[in-house]
Amino acid sequence: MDYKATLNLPKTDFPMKANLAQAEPRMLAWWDEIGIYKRLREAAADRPLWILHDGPPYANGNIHMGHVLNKVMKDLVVKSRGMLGFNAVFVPGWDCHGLPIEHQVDKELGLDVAPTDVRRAMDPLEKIGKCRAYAMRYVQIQREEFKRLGVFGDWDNPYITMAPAYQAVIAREFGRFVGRGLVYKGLKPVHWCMYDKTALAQAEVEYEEQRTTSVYVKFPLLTPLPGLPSAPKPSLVIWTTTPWTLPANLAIAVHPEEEYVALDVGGETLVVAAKLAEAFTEVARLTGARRVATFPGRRLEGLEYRHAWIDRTGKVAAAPFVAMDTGTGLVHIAPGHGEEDYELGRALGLKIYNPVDDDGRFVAEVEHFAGLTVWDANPKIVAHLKKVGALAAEHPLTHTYPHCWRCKNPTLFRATEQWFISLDKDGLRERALRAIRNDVRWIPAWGEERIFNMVAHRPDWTISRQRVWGVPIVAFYCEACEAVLLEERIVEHVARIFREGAGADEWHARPASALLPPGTRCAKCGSDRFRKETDILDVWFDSGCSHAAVLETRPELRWPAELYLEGSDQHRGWFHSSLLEAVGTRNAPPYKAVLTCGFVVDGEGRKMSKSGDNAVKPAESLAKYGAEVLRLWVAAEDYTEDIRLSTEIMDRLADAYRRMRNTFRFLLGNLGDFDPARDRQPYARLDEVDRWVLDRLARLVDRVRRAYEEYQFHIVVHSVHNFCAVDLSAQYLDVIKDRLYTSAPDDPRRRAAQTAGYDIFQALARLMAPILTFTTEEAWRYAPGPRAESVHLERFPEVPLEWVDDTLKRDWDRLLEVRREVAKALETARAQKLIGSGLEARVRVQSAPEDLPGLLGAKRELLPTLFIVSQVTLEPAPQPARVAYESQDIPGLVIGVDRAPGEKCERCWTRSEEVGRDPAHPTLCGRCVRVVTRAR
RNA sequence: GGGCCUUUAGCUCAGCUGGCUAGAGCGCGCGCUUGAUAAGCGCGAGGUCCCUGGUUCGACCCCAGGAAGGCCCA
Repeated sequence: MDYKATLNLPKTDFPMKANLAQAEPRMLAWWDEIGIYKRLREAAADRPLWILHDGPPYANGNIHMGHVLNKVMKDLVVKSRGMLGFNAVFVPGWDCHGLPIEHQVDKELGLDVAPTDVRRAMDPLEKIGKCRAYAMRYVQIQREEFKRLGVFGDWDNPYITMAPAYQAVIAREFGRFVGRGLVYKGLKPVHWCMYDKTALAQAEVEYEEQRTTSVYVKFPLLTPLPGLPSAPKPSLVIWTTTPWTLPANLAIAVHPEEEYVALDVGGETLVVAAKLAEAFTEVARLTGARRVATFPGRRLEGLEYRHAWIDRTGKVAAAPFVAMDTGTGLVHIAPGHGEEDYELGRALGLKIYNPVDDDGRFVAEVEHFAGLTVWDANPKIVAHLKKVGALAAEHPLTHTYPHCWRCKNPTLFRATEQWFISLDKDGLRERALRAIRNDVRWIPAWGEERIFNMVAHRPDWTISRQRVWGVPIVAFYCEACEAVLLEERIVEHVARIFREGAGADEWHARPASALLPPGTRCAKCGSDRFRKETDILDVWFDSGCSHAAVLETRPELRWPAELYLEGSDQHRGWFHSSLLEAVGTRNAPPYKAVLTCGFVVDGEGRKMSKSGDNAVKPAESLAKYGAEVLRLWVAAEDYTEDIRLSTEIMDRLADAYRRMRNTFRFLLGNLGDFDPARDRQPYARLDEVDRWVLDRLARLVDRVRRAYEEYQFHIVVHSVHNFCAVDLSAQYLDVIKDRLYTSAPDDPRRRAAQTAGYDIFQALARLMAPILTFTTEEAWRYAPGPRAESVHLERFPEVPLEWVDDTLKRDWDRLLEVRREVAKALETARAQKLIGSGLEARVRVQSAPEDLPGLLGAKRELLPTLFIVSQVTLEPAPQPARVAYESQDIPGLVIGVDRAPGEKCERCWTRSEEVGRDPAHPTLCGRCVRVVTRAR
């Protein structure tokens, strides 16, 4: 007869092959159908609120792997907090204003050609409309891409920074800074294109090779050198590659810690840095130069000099940024023409002097060169230096120099009027630093040091941009006397107009008079005619306001957020701007904790280039592996360092995925006839191996829950995968197959194994639900017993205390060590062709050290199933065996292997001497005979 | 050039406050099984713990210097 039909073999419709690329969209449609996000909110309505506030991605372009990492990590946090028992709300958002979008629109409109002034080229409202449409298109595109990853959130109601209400908050928040007296207008050097007549943002600058003449210039000292009162004609020698900045020289910087020398070059004394003196004398062909003195840079500080040809004096200042790699170690400082020059100039109280106009020409007050462009003036300045005897040397040089990305011409660094938020006027910097130290948890901890140093050393916040696509700086100018009108009350008034109307569009749609409160007059001259500011706010200010525009305004949210989570670049970006904004206006940080991750890099640890030669495209990975394996990738990697991505990594993860999926499948296959309400066995009635696996499961649940609490997702993946591969597949499940398959269906011992299997499935499905969002949901549908409609509506498992059994664990750790040794002994027998399957063997423990005789004796009944052999004997005195294996790892343990006596039972494949005894079932062992006859 | 960080088997990760013959899983090789089968089981081979010095009885771990890589500045 067909005994195979009397077995309980696994049976389930849960497919082995995932077919993720097809299955995932179906699952997404179902979640949409049941409104999973809404259902989750309802289910969690009375739990404690927990908010991860989404940092808005820029609404431009399709998503890349960085976005995948970002949103999936957030989803892991949100889903796991939900299953830990919180009401974890997630409102996604988008950053919509700013240069990249405006540029795209300019391109489409043909405005990106020099020399077009993009601010005046067309009606701002028309252009804004196009920018808005462009941003909206990408909000839609990215929204679908994010949803495809299985990220849950309020996708129907995201926040977007270009919404009128959001724009109104931006304006209002700006007003609060105004009210605290932190906003001021000043000069600051920016990249300037003299052909396009526009300021350039950092992103609009391209660095290209340029050939220039670098010059060594002497600036005569007016104060004698320290210790050298009679040195003849002392001069400081500076080096520059941009002679045109020399008319704006207001100081000379030295490094306070470096050594400087005075060189006697015959009738003249020149001061340069000691380290660079040799190189200098060579270039200047000063063969007879003699060192007459040495002094540290700080002794030069305060010395007075006269400009090389202009009737003006300056002083030597100490600055740590002075480098000793090129030049003379004395740096020419023009506060109107350089970033560091500007910072130093401000620190010294110097004028931010810029004698170059919008066209790149020197203004009238610059003698000899007025009216010339800086490029035309360059050689003339060199000639003039030569003429007045100030040129110590010149030599041609090729270096990288910033160029305009539109017209490809070299740019100037030139001081222009900008708006700032002061960091020190109201102690903003100090308060922010205190908040960083005291009020925020930084994960990993080094984030604190990083952002602290940034805030401690950053200059004032330049908040103005000379662009169109953004929220205006709400300031006015008196048409009669040019006085600035900037008051919180007025900004607040305008913000209200924004909120009640069409947002920031109102700024352009209305004349100044329709934006100002009625009766507004200039405080200086009494005029009632005003002009609007044309600058807009930095987009970092926009997103920095999200805590106010989103957390404070949406009823389902709360201020501050539990967590902000972004890449480590956001210490300079969103974490930073949000902190300054909130501390500046509310005196507290907008987040309780900040979690940062590294960047996606390739298999060699190198950055993913934008050009795409090593960049992996999400769409391609999705098609090949499915979102699920990408999610597994995000979870499995340790995000505190850079996150590698390569084909091998994805292939390995796909392997891990299959292993976990198959574990689910096997569990489900053996639960097909199990009804927990009817068949569940009490803990005390379980087999010892069942109790062992529940002990393992209990420890797993504990470790995984703690890992989720600490955002250690890679520990979750490793622990669960290891549990599936080792504890379950190689050990527990292999061992219980015999019991599951060969027992009578309702044998209590079979039900006991199913009870454990049921609990294991329940635990694993829930524990992995945040990561394997699709697969656990799919498997969930095949699970027996009562359950929520979606696995995501469940909580993480909590295990009974009785499952943890330290004594059992200790015994089994040891038993499993012996099991490994038995496997080696069997392998030896197999190599000698004595056996094939382990069930063909009889294992004889011929000698055992220490604790083993007692332990093995106590467990002798379960040893054959544990070792998956047909017979195990414990022998006080060694009997000869076909194979005798001496253990290396357990010294003194000797294991003999023989063919097991008797015949192979046709039904359970165990060899037994009982086979043949029952005439009705001559090919069955006694155990199977009993099962088969009772089944009749 | 500066700030912050990373570097342990082919891959992903463990290695607590210095005390192991440096571990796990996957992959790879070889076998077994054919009742988890485009599955399952076993065994095995893989490591100058980035490098160089130092501290120490003893360093993957502490200190100094360096290399490679990443983020942010300049």
